Amino acid sequence: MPHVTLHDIARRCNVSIATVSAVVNEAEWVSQKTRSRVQRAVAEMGYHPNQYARGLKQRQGHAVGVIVSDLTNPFFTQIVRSLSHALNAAGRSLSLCDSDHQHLLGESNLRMLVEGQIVGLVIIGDSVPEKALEAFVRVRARVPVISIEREYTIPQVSSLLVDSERAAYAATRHLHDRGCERIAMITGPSAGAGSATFGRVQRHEGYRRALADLGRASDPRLVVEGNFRFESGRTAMRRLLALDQRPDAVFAANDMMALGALSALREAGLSAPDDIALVGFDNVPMAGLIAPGLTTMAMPMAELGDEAARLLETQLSHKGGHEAVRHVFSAELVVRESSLRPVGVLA
Amino acid sequence: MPHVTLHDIARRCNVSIATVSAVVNEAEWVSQKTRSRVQRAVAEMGYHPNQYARGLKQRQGHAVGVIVSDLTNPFFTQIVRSLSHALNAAGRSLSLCDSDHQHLLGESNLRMLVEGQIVGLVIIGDSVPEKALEAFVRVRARVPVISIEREYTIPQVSSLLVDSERAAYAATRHLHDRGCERIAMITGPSAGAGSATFGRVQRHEGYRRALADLGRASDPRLVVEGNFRFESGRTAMRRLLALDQRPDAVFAANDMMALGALSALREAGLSAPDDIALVGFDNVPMAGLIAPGLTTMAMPMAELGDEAARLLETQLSHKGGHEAVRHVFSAELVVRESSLRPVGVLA
DNA sequence: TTGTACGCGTTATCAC
DNA sequence: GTGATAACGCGTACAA
Repeated sequence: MPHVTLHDIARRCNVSIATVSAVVNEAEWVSQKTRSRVQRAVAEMGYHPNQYARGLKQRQGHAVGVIVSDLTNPFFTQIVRSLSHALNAAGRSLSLCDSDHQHLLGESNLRMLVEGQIVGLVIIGDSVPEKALEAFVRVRARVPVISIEREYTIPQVSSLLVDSERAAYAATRHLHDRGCERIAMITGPSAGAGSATFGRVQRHEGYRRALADLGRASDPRLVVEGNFRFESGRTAMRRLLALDQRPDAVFAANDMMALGALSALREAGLSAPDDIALVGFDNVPMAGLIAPGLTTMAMPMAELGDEAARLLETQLSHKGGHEAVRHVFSAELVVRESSLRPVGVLA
Repeated sequence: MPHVTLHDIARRCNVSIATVSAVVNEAEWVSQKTRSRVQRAVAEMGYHPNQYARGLKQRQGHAVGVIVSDLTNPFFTQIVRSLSHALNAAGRSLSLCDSDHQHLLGESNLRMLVEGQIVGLVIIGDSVPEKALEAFVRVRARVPVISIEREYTIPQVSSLLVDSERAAYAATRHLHDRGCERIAMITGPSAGAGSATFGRVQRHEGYRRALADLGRASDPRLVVEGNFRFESGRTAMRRLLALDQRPDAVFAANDMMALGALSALREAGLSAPDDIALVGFDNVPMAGLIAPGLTTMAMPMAELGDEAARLLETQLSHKGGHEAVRHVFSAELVVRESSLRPVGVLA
């Protein structure tokens, strides 16, 4: 029995569709008797409201669009996961797009979501270029947009950020406290996908400020650019190892690059922390599973997802409201083996 | 200018909505002149067809539901990712649900997707109980359902599987060829979430058949049950290490458990492959990044996702067709360090 | 407390 | 080639 509609069950119960609709939407005014009669019919005939008709009528959808720049990066995965749970619990569905590090793809994702009549949009990482998002908020002014780990200059867009500057400062200090003298950094990309990420600049800044506070000139040769992916961390570390005076510590702007660096280290017959101390950023699950355990700055991933969902509902309930929010979380240092330098061994 | 509709641009161009609709849907019969005029207006006013109205009219949605049992498991993530790309390329959106290893949640996900009027359903892993899915296909008989790595007895449901029996056989043989005498196995769960997974039984079977072919009695104490998650692999390995006669090789039914086992190994001051050779299953990206690299059976994750998308379109195009498909892929042995036993050292 | 009738934005079927 | 117009299934004034 395909396509059971309001009419079908109205006829079955000898009531009007208005009554049925009221029962389904839990309106107060239906008598207890008719209510239960209708409810039984609904269950028996397997009726489900047609979301398309509903969405058409209410000029509002039920799906939240989520664009993520790389789903295989565990950092993003964790966020998507907590988003999925929170959203589903709120009765919404999650329209997922993986932009695969490509702005072009992110743009087309956005176009698709526009047509899909999403009720809210969450952008994770550097997936959508500023211009494209600007066009979106022009067309869909009422749709709340929340950006995680990237900040837009568009006033309607809320952002959920992490204070990476302070965290990077802490990471660098930690390496110094462990007795490291030549602390290198593998940064995020200065151009292309990922470059607009909030943490990218911030992490570099925190590193610089820490070195400055410690009275160290920051040696430009010790700063190598990566692109947040494993392979680039490996390449960067190879370059650092080729220096005539190689570093005794490396701070990578994210865990994936730190893991790449670790692999280059092993490839060269060296090890962390004995030869080079290593600190990452994100605290992806893998960081605690490898040997040596990766010291890293723990990003509050679940919180980011939960807060995004919460914020969405808030903005959705304030019918008229465009009050964009800027919320800054903080990251905590998690010390594992990769930075546990035997103290007193150094020059 | 919110909510640009067919009417708006029809009025602007002094044509009827029918004409505009025809242009948008690339019908043949519109004159070149009006066509371009309309197209320009569409672009200028930023018109997008309302998918809800479209869905209502055509009695068909644009979203494909995807239920995955654990998005943080990289094996599943990879599949979702390739699905996302394929689906988006086909102009469809992906409604994601993470069932978090809980059938109950999977069921409610399913209910939500039913109401969301999805046009197809992909189930990855052991997320949805048989009964719930049966109810689904009854209500939504025209919706193609594709199950990955789990088989249902429901005739309308297609399945994409991997021949884990053969793969497990190969893995076990590999360990034997490397000179291992006491080959233990960490299996998937015999009850609860994950137990209905296709590979769960198969992998155990392959292991048993290999031992039998080698003329070994399979020692029941060497078979420990896990639940496919990291922690259970760790626990299982601890139990194996506590045996009076401990194994010299362990075959884990998936990589996450193998990694857990590895961690227990280290915890005990032992190492792979020197003390115990280790083989996993899946070939998650992490397997190649850790030290020692994890020998494992490589699952064709991208192929699974792509094939699911392709199959979906096929089934969708055959308007009347319920021809469920059963497609079996194969997994390939990837040898890394964790099983590279120094030959000739053994009893 | 319940029923009637209209409109949401599209597509599809006809007349013109 | 083009334009009216009727559905699609639902929510909701408003009437009863």
